[in-house]
Amino acid sequence: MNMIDDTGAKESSATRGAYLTLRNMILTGQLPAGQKLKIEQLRGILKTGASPVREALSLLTSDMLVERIDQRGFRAAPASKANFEEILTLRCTLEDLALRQSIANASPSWEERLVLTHHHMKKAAGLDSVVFEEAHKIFHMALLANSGSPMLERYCAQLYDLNIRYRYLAAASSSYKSRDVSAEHTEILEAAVHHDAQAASESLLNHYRRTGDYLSKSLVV
Amino acid sequence: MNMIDDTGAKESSATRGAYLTLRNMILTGQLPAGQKLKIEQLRGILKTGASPVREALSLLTSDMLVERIDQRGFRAAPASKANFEEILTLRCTLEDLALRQSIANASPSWEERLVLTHHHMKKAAGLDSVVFEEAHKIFHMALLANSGSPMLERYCAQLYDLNIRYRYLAAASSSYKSRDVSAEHTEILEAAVHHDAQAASESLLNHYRRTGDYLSKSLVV
DNA sequence: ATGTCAATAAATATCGATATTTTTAGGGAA
DNA sequence: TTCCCTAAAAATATCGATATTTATTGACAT
Repeated sequence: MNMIDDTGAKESSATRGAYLTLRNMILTGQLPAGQKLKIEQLRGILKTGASPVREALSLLTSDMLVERIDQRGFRAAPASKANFEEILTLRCTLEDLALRQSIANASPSWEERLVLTHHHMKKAAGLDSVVFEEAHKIFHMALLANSGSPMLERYCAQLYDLNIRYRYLAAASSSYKSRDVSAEHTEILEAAVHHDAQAASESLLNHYRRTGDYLSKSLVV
Repeated sequence: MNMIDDTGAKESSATRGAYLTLRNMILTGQLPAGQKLKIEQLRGILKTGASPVREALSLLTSDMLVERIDQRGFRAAPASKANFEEILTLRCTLEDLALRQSIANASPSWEERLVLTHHHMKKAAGLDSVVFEEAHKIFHMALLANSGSPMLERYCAQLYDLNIRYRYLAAASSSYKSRDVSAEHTEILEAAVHHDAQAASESLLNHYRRTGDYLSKSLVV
């Protein structure tokens, strides 16, 4: 009744909490690729029972972040250079498709959202890198959000996250912001708003491939 | 020690059993699209505890066959004509890609496997339709299995299954075997074995689109 | 009739304990 | 040593009971 909630948030469920925490820990490399994920150990970290932990891990399977081996538990999805390159290639193909479809279906409200999310991203550029990453993803997903194909968008989002994970794995982490990423973003935005599918796609793919090459070199995997 | 196993199978885990059964029930429409999936009810059907049931449902999320709504349970993924068409379109794009890559990487062992799975499928044509369906999927997946991109293949397999589901939903179910599907399969096989990517892709996409059109008409959703 | 609210019923989510399975370690035999 | 086999330890998987949350019902006021 008089349950005072320190966090201010409404807590949702233990499973959801565990899911989000674990997801983040895997994406950022706090739980290293390939590592065995023991229930008891995670119970300690997440401070919850075995059921929510197992359920969260099962859910993470969807995101290809966790593998489940029947009767012998879970482990963080392994990483490899081959896997990284596969992700990059697939991502370019699928995002190219989604972006072109989005432009083909262009509508004012979509364009407005593009401008808006781009603005937010720029404003977040100086701030905490976590905040920027969030805004960066939102902008990129907004580019694809008009494709008319929710499943395609889901695949793209998934690949986006998997790619992020490799950014964290690339040890040195001499932030990719050193490059003039900002100009690249503006270029994509402009092309999209002008319905120039060809230019938009080229800018987007270059944007990814440059980061990809860079990462590929610094990958110690 | 003297544990006599009636089924002959090794039982694996309760979760896995529940997963396979539920998956099959959803694919075949025994659990209708959109239906709420109550734990107690499924416990009765599957004869197992709540934990394996919940875990199986969480796992089915990966296959886009089950939706999870935090704090209010699970339901079978809804179906719609739009969703069906989205699946068909995406499938054509992704399989086209995977097939072309497979052909580009063609190797003798891949070709042998194609011929073999095609043979099995033909032999199963007269038999039980469940057996044929199984062989049909194996042949189609074999076509894509040389793409060098496991994730792409996973997406294709997923879309394949989602498509199958709509075949069951198409009520009348006046088997699509009435068409000369067999000739279409041979055509794809021949083109693939001769490394003719263009022809193989065209045959494959026609194969899908014909079935798709047919289904689309008979869909009552 | 209609909308609101509290009490009840139903269902989900979670816990703690236990059964089962896999992994590890150690003690001989070849 | 190297290999096998067995006992102990560790971890997974599962159950049954309970706490929490959501959905339903019906009385009462509008």
